[in-house]
Amino acid sequence: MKKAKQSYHHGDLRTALVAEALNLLEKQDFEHLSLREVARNVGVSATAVYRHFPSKESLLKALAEHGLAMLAEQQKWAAAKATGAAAFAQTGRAYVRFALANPNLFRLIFIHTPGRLRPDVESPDGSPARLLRGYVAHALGPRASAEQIFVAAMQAWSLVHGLSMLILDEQVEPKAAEAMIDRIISNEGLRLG
Amino acid sequence: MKKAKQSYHHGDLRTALVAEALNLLEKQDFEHLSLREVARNVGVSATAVYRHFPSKESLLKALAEHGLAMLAEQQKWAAAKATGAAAFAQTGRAYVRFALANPNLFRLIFIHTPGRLRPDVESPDGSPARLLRGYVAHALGPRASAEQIFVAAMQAWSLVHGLSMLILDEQVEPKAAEAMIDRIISNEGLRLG
DNA sequence: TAACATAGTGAGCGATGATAACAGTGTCAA
DNA sequence: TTGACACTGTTATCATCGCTCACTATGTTA
Repeated sequence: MKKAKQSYHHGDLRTALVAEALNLLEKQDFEHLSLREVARNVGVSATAVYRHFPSKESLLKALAEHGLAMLAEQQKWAAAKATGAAAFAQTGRAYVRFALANPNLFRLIFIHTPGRLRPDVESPDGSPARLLRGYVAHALGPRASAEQIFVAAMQAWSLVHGLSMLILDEQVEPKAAEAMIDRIISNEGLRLG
Repeated sequence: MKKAKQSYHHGDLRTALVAEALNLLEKQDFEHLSLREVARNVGVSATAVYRHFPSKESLLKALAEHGLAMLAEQQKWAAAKATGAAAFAQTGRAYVRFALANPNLFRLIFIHTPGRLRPDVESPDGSPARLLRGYVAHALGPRASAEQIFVAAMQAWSLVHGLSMLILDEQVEPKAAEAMIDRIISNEGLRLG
């Protein structure tokens, strides 16, 4: 890492801006994240940001990318703690826990990265979408059609995503949330008609 | 409805502001909804809004309340088209369809009405939360514990909420969404471990 | 060392949410 | 009838925001 010194040129402003924005996201809603505040905290003029990001939107997009990578990494760690179906369930738990640990970043990801996780299209290796399809395909066995895999993947994803969102939106008591995760994911509930 | 005339006093400004805001929400993201634009469209000064709402936040909260009532109403209509478990499934479909038909309002509801739908607390009669608990309790039968009902309700809710959100966030192809609703809700997928 | 691309700066524009001071309007008691 | 007063609106103003413009400082390379 280059030393910033007290020079005119920052050295690695883009990285610093992303880092500071992520830092601010731990304390405040992404709707209240301002370019000027990020720049101020990094010690640079507000307009310097525009050398690295054409708009605020593009900064947010970069943050979402970063968050997505974090999520994928944590899911991989979680999966490594078990095998087979249990490993799959672990990725689900990791998903919800990531949302709870990084609420603002989690929301940001889904508002600013359209279509990146969809299980019906090609996704980069190691992405959450790729992991999801892999696990579902494995769980359903080799005779499952692509259609079946897609539906099952969407269902599993909907479940953990919905649970995450409802907890974040305080529709579930936070202290009841952790216990809820296991119950919901282990599918104790009823079948809908 | 009182006639507005060209008088100094509007007559029913609060209602007019809510109506115009809902109207704007059909075209634009709620993050980009501005008090000034609402006031402008209603033909009143920007600060007049503050006679009826202490802050922008409180206007948004009023919109969320309104949206929640709309959702409950549509779920009741949908439920009336069937009986038993089929009726329950209809409320799920109505939920997702409401989200798709009113994306901005739907998002607003969950960001600005913390805790209003939770199935673990008392909720007003006719509210979505009340409906949900009733249906789940009925589906599980009289021997189900409150705990079981709560978990099952959260699971069903997570599923439709997650599906709604993922479709809104364009993680599912919009034209594939409608077909997906039935498959997901009828629980064709796999069970998680 | 001169030329040039890169990465910063400050001034300023239009818009926003919000506050303060003020003005028009309706009601109701004296 | 009138006049005090609460209610509901207005104008002026503030700090902040995203963004553009013209400009300056720095690093690179011919």
